[in-house]
Amino acid sequence: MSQASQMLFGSEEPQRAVPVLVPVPADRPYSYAVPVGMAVEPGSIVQVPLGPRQVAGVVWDGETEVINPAKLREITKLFDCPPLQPAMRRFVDWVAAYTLSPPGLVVRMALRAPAAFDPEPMMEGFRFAGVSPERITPARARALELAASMPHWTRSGLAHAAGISAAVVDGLIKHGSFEPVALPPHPAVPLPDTTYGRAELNAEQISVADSLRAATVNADYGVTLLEGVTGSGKTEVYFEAVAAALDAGRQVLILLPEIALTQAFIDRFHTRFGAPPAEWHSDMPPRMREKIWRQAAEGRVRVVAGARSALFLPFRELGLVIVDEEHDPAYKQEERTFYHARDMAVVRASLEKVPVILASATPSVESRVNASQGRYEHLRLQSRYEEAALPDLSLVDLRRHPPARGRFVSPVLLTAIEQTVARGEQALLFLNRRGYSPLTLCRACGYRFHCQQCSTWLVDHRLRGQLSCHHCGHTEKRPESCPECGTMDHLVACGPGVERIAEEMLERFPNSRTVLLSSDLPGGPKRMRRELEAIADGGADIVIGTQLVAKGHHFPLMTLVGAIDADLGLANGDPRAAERTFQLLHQVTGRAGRSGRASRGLIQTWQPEHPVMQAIASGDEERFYERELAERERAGMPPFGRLSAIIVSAATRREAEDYGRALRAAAPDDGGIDVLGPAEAPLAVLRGRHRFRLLCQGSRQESMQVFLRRLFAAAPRPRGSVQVQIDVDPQSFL
DNA sequence: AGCACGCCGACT
DNA sequence: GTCGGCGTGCTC
Repeated sequence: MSQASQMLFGSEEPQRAVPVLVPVPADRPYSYAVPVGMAVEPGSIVQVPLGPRQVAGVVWDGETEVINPAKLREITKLFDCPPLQPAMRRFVDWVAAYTLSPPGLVVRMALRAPAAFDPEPMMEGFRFAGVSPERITPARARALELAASMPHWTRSGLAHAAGISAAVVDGLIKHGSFEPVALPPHPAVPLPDTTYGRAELNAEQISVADSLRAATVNADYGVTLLEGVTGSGKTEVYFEAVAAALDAGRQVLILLPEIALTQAFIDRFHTRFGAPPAEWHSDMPPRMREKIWRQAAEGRVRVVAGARSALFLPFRELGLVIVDEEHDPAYKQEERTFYHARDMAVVRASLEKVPVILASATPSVESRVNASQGRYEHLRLQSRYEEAALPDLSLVDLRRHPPARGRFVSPVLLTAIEQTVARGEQALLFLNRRGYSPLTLCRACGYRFHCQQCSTWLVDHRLRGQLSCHHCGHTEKRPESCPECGTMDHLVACGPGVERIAEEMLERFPNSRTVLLSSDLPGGPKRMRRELEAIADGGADIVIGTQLVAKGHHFPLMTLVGAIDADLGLANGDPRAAERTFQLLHQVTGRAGRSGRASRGLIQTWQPEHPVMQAIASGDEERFYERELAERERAGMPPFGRLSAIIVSAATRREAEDYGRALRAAAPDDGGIDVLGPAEAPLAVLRGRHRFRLLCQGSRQESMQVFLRRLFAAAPRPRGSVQVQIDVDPQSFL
């Protein structure tokens, strides 16, 4: 309340003040005065003055202490918008506490649709007034006949439906045959119809679908791990749980890794439910974003399929959460607020008291452990859909069958490619390395091209004529001479990237159609989609791709998959390296054999005895998971929790160092914490340095969270932005 | 996170 | 003599 109005009312009573969470890194809500006559409640979305600007915030729970009444400012406006539900507010608090980030920054993720807080404007429509105009034309007759069949119309809607021009409708409005009405805004997507395209499921699928449906109808928190090999119909099966939630009048959230948000998924959903789901991801048009946010809050949107940020949508009556490809590393957000969307989805489901389904062909080790310990229900789909058979997998020992000098494809694989192409089928060569070559060196002086900022090797991108750093994005022109000794034409590429494999295929099979797929190819997603469609239609013989070919695309003619350097990624020091490699190889070999024809997978490796290679070749996944667990146990890394990194970065380097000293003083002397300046921290994560194990003392069950809490209580966070990455399983804290 | 205030290099 | 780089501090 302003000074003037206080004098006007002459009141001695202090105004009512409420806590408001504003989207800044404050670790508690600020206090704002409630203007007389404004009815706010916890969850209300309000506009408040903050410094020089107006921001949207959320009225939070609890009482507020007004620290300095002179500073108290008034709420500017209460938005006409559904309040944030209690479960959602608890979720924000939970995520903030868990990630040790200020709640204000977490609530910001839930408010990322600025224009959505005001209601969408009503649309201008009209209805038939029962009066016919004096002059009737065929067009008018058609319009009037149609108009009477429905309660209301929009101008363009009627014109389109009647096959007449909008001018005819205008004329009828003018003559009073139609009277205007305000219509609710268009729905973002049509309502899904759960009876629309029921899939025909086999006996195994029906039994799994029944379990999922039962869990959904039960409408209480519970996690189900749905494990099904590629092509086993996982999606169709969990769609039955989606249908059950919709029939029960609840909303559904389907999380997908960003890359899997493809037209293919949308199409499958459309086929089952007669309408597409609402999409939610980072590069959506702002208008659509706002519409979906608003309609999710109002309950008008029933299903959202989205990337990890969809987790923060304000659903009104959430009934089911699905995390597809739950093992996918894209669920980890590693900037600003660090969180793992799969884990936070479990948390949200728990707070909303709804079931959650984690689906994958290759579950993460931690989910498998949760399942085996009985915290998750474990459902499996063992058989592949219809005639689709699993490919026949074998290892190619590169020591026994080495490629020719300066080449990277083994004679064994070359022969297989030749035979495949001769049969009119397709071969897929997978190599998870973009560019032409990961290292360029000078044969004259031994100089290695490296990034000035990161000291990592520069990757040769020959198609673009550039050397580029995959860590910081730095690029430079590919030089002719050595920058160290100046010698011309003595630069040599070491090791393969996909471009180099493509070159090798063009040389070896000049009459075959070779296609290169890589995320950095010119033309963007549109061109990529065209290429994928062309391949599916048989427009290529040999396809060479990075890990993007492992995800979700259906290539019916693909009967051979070759992994060029399957060991790549096993030796990079990542504690999850084996797991990641296993998942990637499993997925990419699953691309073959979906046509019912006999298919093969050949995996080139220098270490055929490695457990990952053995597991892939034998198909014995159980053994792999058991080994991986034992391995983590041996290394002192429990199956989940306490594994991984904590990266702390303060606003300035000096502050970071002061803070580091305080933290180390509070921590046991295992040196498990590293404190970095703001510029270094993200880079360090990327480079895979600074991965520390935090030794929690005591029992296995003692959580990292408890440890961190103690730590942070002992050394309060400095001002500025402190980022903490925690990579543990939140199950232990629910 | 924004945004303003404030103190040292290359320019109309 | 100024424009502007981003380091530092604040927002109820």
